[in-house]
This record gives sequence, structure tokens and C-alpha cells, in this order.
Amino acid sequence: MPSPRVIYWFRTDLRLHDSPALQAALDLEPECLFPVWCWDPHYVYRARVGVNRWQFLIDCQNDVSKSITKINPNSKLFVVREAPQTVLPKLWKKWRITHIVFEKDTDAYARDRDEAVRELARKAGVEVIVRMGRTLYDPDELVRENGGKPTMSITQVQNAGKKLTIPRPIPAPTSLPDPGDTDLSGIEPEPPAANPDLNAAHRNNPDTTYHALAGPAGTFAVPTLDELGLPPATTPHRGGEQTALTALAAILTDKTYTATFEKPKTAPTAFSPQSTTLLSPHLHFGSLSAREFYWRVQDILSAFKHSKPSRPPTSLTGQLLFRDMYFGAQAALGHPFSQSISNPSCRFIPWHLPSTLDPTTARPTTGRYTIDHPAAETWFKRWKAGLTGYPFIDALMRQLRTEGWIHHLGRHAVACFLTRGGAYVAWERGAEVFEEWLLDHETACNAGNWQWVACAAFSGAQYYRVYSPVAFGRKWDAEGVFVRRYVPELARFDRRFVYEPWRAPVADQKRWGCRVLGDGRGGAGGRVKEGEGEYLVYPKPMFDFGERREVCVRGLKSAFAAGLYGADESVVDGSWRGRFDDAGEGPTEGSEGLPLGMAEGEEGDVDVDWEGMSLVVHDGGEGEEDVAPKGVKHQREKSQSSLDSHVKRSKK
DNA sequence: TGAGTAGTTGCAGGA
DNA sequence: CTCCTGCAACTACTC
Repeated sequence: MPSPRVIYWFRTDLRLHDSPALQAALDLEPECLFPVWCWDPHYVYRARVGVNRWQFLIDCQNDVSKSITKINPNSKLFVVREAPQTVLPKLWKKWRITHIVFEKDTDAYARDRDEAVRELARKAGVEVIVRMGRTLYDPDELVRENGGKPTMSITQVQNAGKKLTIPRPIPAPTSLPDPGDTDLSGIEPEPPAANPDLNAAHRNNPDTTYHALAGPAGTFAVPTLDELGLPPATTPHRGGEQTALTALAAILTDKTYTATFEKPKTAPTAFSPQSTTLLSPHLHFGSLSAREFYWRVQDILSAFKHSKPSRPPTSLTGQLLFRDMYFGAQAALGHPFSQSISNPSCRFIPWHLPSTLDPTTARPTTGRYTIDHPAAETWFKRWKAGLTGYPFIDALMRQLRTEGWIHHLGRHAVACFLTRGGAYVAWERGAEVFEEWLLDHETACNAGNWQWVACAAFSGAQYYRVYSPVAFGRKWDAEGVFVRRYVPELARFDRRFVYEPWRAPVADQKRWGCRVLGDGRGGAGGRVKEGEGEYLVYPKPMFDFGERREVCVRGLKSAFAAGLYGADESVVDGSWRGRFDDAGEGPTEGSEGLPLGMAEGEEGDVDVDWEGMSLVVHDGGEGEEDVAPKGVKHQREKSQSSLDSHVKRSKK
């Protein structure tokens, strides 16, 4: 029996600590170990990945490569620039590989990819070894213990979890075998088709990462943003296992914070520092193991005697259980989990801007949607641009775009506003924007949380509980420090008006340097001349929130009464229209409609553009300055005194 | 079984 | 600061 020659295939497990799959590779006692990353065109062109998430991925790859080299100077992360489905068989042959080892991934695309690789390995006589390390539980086992059903509530996860164990973390290896000869001569590269490129809008230059299989210098180097044709990242949040472990250690040093953490009590307006751990991007890329996080928190809880520790679901460990819940839901439902139509657990609600489905696959891979309602299209564009005219919403959207992370409750506020609490736009439109901009984008968690907030699935049923774009932010940050930081146009506004600047008298607006005018087309940082003065411009609210709230609640009420789900025949074939009357918001033109995904109408593109997209609001040589007024504390403060009925509520 | 209760994260007003 | 109520009223879970 010859000694094993092993490819360890890194994917979303960019770490050396607590990697059961890496351990399994080492347990083979291989003659040589090739740590490989396949630069997958699916991620480069077909997933929505903004520049900040690319930066985070590259950080993680460089860090894990450095860590490998530290243990064995002859080794590193070998980035091979081709699809795994085509390049791995060539590597097996060339490098005389006997085994391929990787971490299990239950994402819908990953399952398809890995199944293809397994089949190719079988044909090539290469043994495949897979271990789960991405979540607390193996999602398939969690589903099995949940009666084979998708995990749709935290109670189900907790009950199913009782029959399973969360493995203790395993230490990082202290030695790694040499890789073998990594010669690629004779291998025919197969560069991918770049079209469609869902990330084309981000690129200044064409992507060149596929020009050579082992990179421009033939060194298997991690590609750069420059090679991707992308401008520099704007996020301050950085990736890498070392960064993650340092951040985790710093958090756990504060035992009271760790043991008494209650998510709903953390402020979405805190930004320096933020009120939560910001470890989610590391969980996504695997630069931190969820199990390592879980057990290190759990051990602190066990020893904590000062006061009552928090418990799931609000505690830190509870946050990890929610992650497993979404993974379990996706593991059971597959591709339909991240879409509305054909998703059996997603309540059907006739949102505006529905996805255009690919007729052959019934999946929304077209990247397009139907503009059934022109105003909704404008609302969606303004929401994405951070120009809704509601400062709290705009601050969050600008923070999301520039930094790649916003607090969970901030995500709720903007998601509610786009869907059931304002614009009545399909949650998939919002999920696509989050996919593009979030560092921690995780298909399962993103699709799941959007369905939750939109009241389409999970615990989301109390649709009459609507986040106010004015009151919610003010509850946490009465001074508006957060809004002033991310919407600097309003930096000088009085605290009474910073969440609703359109109410400020014109004389005050002028005194504070910003006029509330128009619909945002001038963009953030636009200016207007009036008389002697020149002022910044911030848009008026794009709709009356009180009115929209009423319309949305009525729409949800009729959708709940109809009781339809995404996989119902009438939803898939379009005959659902007959079940709604015009009282509900939505495309309700009667029973004549085409199937929803193929509805007629002008088509929109997900890469919306709005002139206000330039978010950097520095102007005329003043340079960057901290826009938060000096001396303002940014703790949680409450104001109940100045609520002069923020937006009128109309009863139609 | 069916009634009662709880549900990580609403708002406004009040004690 | 916490807790309560009315608003209108959904679903899952428990016993």
C-alpha cells in the first residue's frame, strides 16, 4: 500500500485551529499534503461579492497560507485558478493523488459542486474524506433528529440538539507534511466564461485572475483585488484566523460581557466599538470555528458565579444555535430555501419587484426581476443608495455599503422598511443587496433572516409589529451620534430633528448647513444655492411611513388569510392572483396573470444605480473629520419627550 | 385535545 | 431605569 498523497481542499474553513477535516487528512499520515484552494468561477462571477468581502477572503487566504508556512516552510496555500470540477481531476493525475479531504458544506451550490467532485474522484480512484466542522451540529444530523424536516424554530433546534453532541475543539496541528512536486506542466487550463458576471459593476478593469493557472508569477499566490479588476476595499474590518483568535480572546477577557450577553439589548447604533462581537465574517470564512467559539463561551458560563448568566436564545451561544437553525433549514430544503417561489416553508406574499425565474430551473439565477410597480423600483433604488430620506435607514445602508457590516437589529430595521414595513418589495431584492455587501454573508442565514423579518417564515408572524424608521434608532441613540457619523449632511441638526429632518424649519436647516429637498437624485453630498447661501442637500422622505405601514399591514393580513406557500401549485403556476383582491398591496390585477416568475412588465436589474451611490460625503477641501459632535456620549439613551407624533398616521 | 401561553429584537404612552 | 397597557391579533409549543 503506497503512502497517501493527499490534497487538502480548503473552502469555507480557512483556519488551522479546530478543523476536523484537516485532522482527518493528517490522520492518514500522508507522504505529502497539498493545501489547495480552487479559485472557483462560481464565486468570482455568479455569486454577488462586493469588494469588501473579496478583501476579507483574501486576508483569510493569506493568513492561513502564512500559518501553514510557519509550521512547514516548504508549504503554503496553493491557489489554483480554475473551477474545482475541472482542475481537481487534472491535479490528481499530475500529482499522483490518493486522497482528497475537505470540510462538509451543506449550502445548496456546495452540495452540487461536491457531489460532482465525489463522482469524478470515484472515477479516478481517489478516496474522498469529508468531515463536518462548519457548524455546531452536522445540519443533516440536526434535520434527521428533527424528524427529517427543516429546522424552522429555535425550539426545534434545541430539541433535536439534545440527541446530538457539539464536539470539543481540536488543537491546530504542530507539524504538516511537505507538499509534493507542484509542477503543472502539461496541464491544459480551462478558463471560465466570464459572462454573465454579476460583479461586473464593481470592476474598474477586467478580471485577470484566470490568465494563468498558478497566477502571474507561477507561485500559486493568492490573487489580489487589482487582479480582480477591483478598486481598494473600504471596510475597516479585516479577515484572517489570527485576527479572529485575537478578537475572540479580547471578547472573552470580559467575562461579564460574555456571560450576560443578551442580543436584543445590544445597541444597533453603537459603532466605535460596536455592541456585538463582529465575529460573524470569521464564522463565514471559517477563520474562526463556531465550535471553538461555542465551547470557549460555554466554559466561561460554567465558571461564572457573579450573577445570572444569559441563556439561549438571547445569549452568545444562542446566536450560534440560530446559525445552525438556518443551516438546518437550508440543508433540508436545498436551492428553494433562498427563494420565495417553490420554497414550501416560505409564506407567499405578493411583494413588488418579484424575481424573474429561469424557466428551465425555476430558480432566480437570471439576476433580474419584474418592475410591477414603478414607485417600488424607485423606493428600492433609494433604499440601496441610502437616500430614502429617513436618516436612520440611510445611515445603516451607508454603513453597510462602506464597511460591510451592520448590527443585527439594524438589519432588521432596514429589512422591515424595504419589505413588510414600508416599500412592500420582495425580500429577495434585499437579500441580494446584503449578499453583495455583507462581509458575513452566509446564504442560509441571509435568506433565513430575510424570510423571518419579512414575516414569510420562521417566527415571523407578528406583522403588525413594525419597526419605525424614526423611533427605533432614537430609542437607542437619542442624540443621533450614529446618524451624524454616517449621514454627515445632518451632522449639525438639533437632536429633535436628526431622525426627521424634514420637520426642521427652513431657517434652522440653513443654519445647520443642509436643506431637506428633492428625491436624492443629486446624491449624497449634493449642494444647492439659495439666495446668499449654499447648502448640502438631504432628500425628503420617499414616502409617508405611517401610510405605508397601514398599506403593508393590510397586504400582509390578506396574504396570511390566503394561506399560500411558495411551493403551492397556484403560486408556481400564477393562478394565485385570483385569491387576492385589490385591498392587498401587490400585483393584484386579478386571475389573468402569468406565472409569477414570468410576469410581464419591464425588467429591472439587481445592480441598481442611483446617482447618490457615491457615499463619500467629503467636500471642498475640508478633509475628513469626525462628524460626531464633541462631548456627546454614545451610550444607550432614551427620549420619550420629543416625540411629536413623528409621521402622520392616516386611516383610509 | 383544546386551551393557554410564549415568542431573541414594535410603538406610544404611562406609572 | 423597569415594567405595564393597548394596539390587532399570528403560530408554535406545552400540558
